[in-house]
Amino acid sequence: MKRVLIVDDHPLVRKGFAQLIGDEPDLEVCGEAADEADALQLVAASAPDLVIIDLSLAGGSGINLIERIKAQHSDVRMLVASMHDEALFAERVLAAGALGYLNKQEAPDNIVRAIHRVLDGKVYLSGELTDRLLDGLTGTARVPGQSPMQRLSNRELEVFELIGRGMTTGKIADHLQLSIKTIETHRENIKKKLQLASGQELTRRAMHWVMERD
Amino acid sequence: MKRVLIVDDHPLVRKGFAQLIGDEPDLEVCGEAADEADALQLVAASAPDLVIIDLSLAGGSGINLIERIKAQHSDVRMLVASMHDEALFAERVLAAGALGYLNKQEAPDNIVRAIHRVLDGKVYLSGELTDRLLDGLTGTARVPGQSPMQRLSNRELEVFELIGRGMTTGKIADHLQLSIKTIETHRENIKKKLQLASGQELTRRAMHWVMERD
DNA sequence: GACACTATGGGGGAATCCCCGATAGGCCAC
DNA sequence: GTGGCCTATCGGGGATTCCCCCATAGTGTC
Repeated sequence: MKRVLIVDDHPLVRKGFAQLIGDEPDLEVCGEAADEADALQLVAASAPDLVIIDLSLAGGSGINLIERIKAQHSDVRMLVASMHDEALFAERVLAAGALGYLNKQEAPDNIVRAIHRVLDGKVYLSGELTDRLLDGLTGTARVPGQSPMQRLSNRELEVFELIGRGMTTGKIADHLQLSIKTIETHRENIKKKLQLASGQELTRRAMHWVMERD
Repeated sequence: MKRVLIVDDHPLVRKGFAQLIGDEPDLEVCGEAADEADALQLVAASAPDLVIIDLSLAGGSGINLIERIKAQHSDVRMLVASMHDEALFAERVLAAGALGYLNKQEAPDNIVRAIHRVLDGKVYLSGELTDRLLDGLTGTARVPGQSPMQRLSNRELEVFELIGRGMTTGKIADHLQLSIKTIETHRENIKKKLQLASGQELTRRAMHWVMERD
């Protein structure tokens, strides 16, 4: 009988998880938490096998919680449930110590499968995200241990930051005294390295990155 | 025995609602829908007393669904459940024909109370929101003192959110079954109302809003 | 009825995105 | 020391989007 702790600030979602888990013969809910403080306390108190963590917790990013649980209880498996854009968070979540990234929109069957996979110590990622991350891993295989961001050259990082600050291609070209075409090429190369599908995604990622490092 | 239809694109949330309703002696779930089309069909087929509607439905703004149900089945009560900013949506939701606005973060007790109130034909609004709306009605109200975001029309708000989720103009047009030109016009009007200088800024603002509001 | 707002679109030129290149320098390996 | 590989810099060209005009129809409001 595996014990599961649910961390989510929506009572309804907790109820949903609880019922889903209760229906499984080999799983049981050992606790529920609505915020980071309660979660840490319950992890220590109830010694769960698995913690399901919502990313958008009020007061604490969720990722923070993952890191703290990982630091204090390295044997506890963690599965992240989110309704956010996967491409934006999945990597950070895995880097922080979680074993799975699950979208709440997914079917209950997939959720149960994700829980079992993570309990077995395996990684779970939903859908096409798997392919993208795997592609990224094979690409970086030559320089293992590096995050995709670290693969950016200095120039690319410079352009990336300016994108994140809201500059258009033309403005960046002007600012760096370069041809627009050069900036376009840098954009393309950044997109390749970060596994981004469109310019919109590049803008999103860049803005998000800039917001975090301020 | 009152019959309740649940419309939400998150299976987990539907499960949570279903259990909550199942625990009440005078309520029963008569159906679940994940999108607008299914919802309309089930309203016609199962003749529920109450429909619980999630605002952030994929494919349709939720407000649209409210209006269509109101037009076709004016006797059906509707309660909106959302995790969005209340101040921004509550008025729109009530104007569209729903009787209640409920935040998903609320305690299960409040959710049950809201369901019963709306079934009785009374208005339910969560917490301090009530006071604010009442102030608005009685007081000077009218239009001044509104935030720029509140000046957006329903359609514009819908487009704004899709921009924030990373959709391109073409994707949005396809998603809403509209011409690209229409989306472009909406973008321009949103920019005017929010006093944004460029499309980049619009993307930036929309993305920021989408991430900050839940 | 005059006026404002909303939703839906079109025209057209500028800017951009996105895929194809090219050139030149640096670095590293065999 | 030549043949890759990466980096940085540009170009062509078509597709797409941006950004300014505009029009129509419906819905309110005074």
